Amino acid sequence: MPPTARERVRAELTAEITAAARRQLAEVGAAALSLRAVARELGMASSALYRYFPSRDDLLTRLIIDGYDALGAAAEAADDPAAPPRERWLAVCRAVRAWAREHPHEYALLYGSPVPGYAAPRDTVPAASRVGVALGRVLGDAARAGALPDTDGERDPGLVSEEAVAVLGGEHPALDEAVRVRALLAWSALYGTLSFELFGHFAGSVQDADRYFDRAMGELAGLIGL
Amino acid sequence: MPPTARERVRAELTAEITAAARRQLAEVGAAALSLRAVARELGMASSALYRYFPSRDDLLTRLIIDGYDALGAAAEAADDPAAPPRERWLAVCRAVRAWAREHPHEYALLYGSPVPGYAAPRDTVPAASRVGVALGRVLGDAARAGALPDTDGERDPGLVSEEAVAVLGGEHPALDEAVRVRALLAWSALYGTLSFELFGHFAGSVQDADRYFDRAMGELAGLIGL
DNA sequence: TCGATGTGAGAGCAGTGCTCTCTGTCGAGA
DNA sequence: TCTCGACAGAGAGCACTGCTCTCACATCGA
Repeated sequence: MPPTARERVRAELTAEITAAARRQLAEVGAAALSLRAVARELGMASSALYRYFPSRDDLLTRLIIDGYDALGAAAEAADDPAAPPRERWLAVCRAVRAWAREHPHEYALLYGSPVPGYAAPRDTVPAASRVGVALGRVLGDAARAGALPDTDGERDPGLVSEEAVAVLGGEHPALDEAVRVRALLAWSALYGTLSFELFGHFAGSVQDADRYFDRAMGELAGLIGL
Repeated sequence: MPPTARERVRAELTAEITAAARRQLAEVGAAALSLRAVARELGMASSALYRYFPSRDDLLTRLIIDGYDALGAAAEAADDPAAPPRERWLAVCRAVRAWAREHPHEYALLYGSPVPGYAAPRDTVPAASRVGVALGRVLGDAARAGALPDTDGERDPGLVSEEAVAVLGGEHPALDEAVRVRALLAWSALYGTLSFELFGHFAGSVQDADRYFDRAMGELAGLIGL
């Protein structure tokens, strides 16, 4: 059956709340996100918000999932399956960086310190893995196309879990443990680089952030074998 | 002249405050660190704390500097100048990880999302660079000992700043732009790996965190040429 | 000894997340 | 068509936060 009028207006208001919260998030950051301020912006009593989100943490969860989804969508959109693997890897990395620079507070919410007393619920996992899946697709396609150089078949099983294997390109002879570990390392290095840039840890070390990022991601591509 | 009795008791109480704050930090995290709770623990009025720290942010700054110093000291203590470069690199990385795992909240305070509305003052910079300096010493010693393989002398000046060059081993023919960029990348990759581990982003991907970390840091050492 | 300085306490302000109660409205079933 | 129950919003209130101000007291140097 179609949604009733009440359900429609409820969905609308829910969307308005998350939109206002996202706006506030971009302005003051997650830690300073205030339910009352959101209510003020919408011209309603703070207590009324609790009809839509049982707690501030639930509102944060909504924002986290939305953030992961937006970031994942940006990464997927930047991936051109027809391009050479190395270019695909660089394109996805650049897209992640572009999104992070456009939404620094959301990035911090996703990849910065966890909010104390708040544990991300299971619902966030699928959205959170989208970027990893996108990178894994590049890896898997490269392996299937024979674009990954043969390794010495190094074996060190038990380092990377089954789930990660599935994400990181699936089973393929060219994707041995060594390649997967490097891919995982490159993945976290991407976020290490971004965090350092956005959180100001490069301080004066890096002159031209754009060029440094491209060089760094190129090094990582080389490390994986792309 | 010797410190007066007043100065002595003042210094003592200041130390007690930071100790209580650090204890609270370890329990509830930076975002939930409450001045009033610290005061309660010390059995004094919250307003009295403001005689010692003009604001909560100043107390946080103190904790941040102390944290950087403790982390830096751990890194320096783990470095044995007589060991081979690769072992030195791994030892420092392991020490950083060990400290981070023992003080996750402090690590999050140092390398997680910046506290909104709070800009780290200049005073934190020297303490913050200690780990970088320790890693840079390993790199410089390796270069001077001829332990770094010759690169193709790739030149891409302007990527890494003068200050970073000074930290990353100083001037040496074996330390060209390529090596420095890789060192910087490895440095941020170390923190990317730690953040992923501590903030739970590896989720189910990594089975044995200890072994994975060693492998990953080994890959980074190889990337630099150690 | 006296005045300047440092110190702590208490009250109070504006803000927070959250709960509870009360009122009004809307819509589906009798 | 009427009624009753589910739902939505408002307001007051609780316990908490960082921070400021004033007031009383202790200490210490001239």
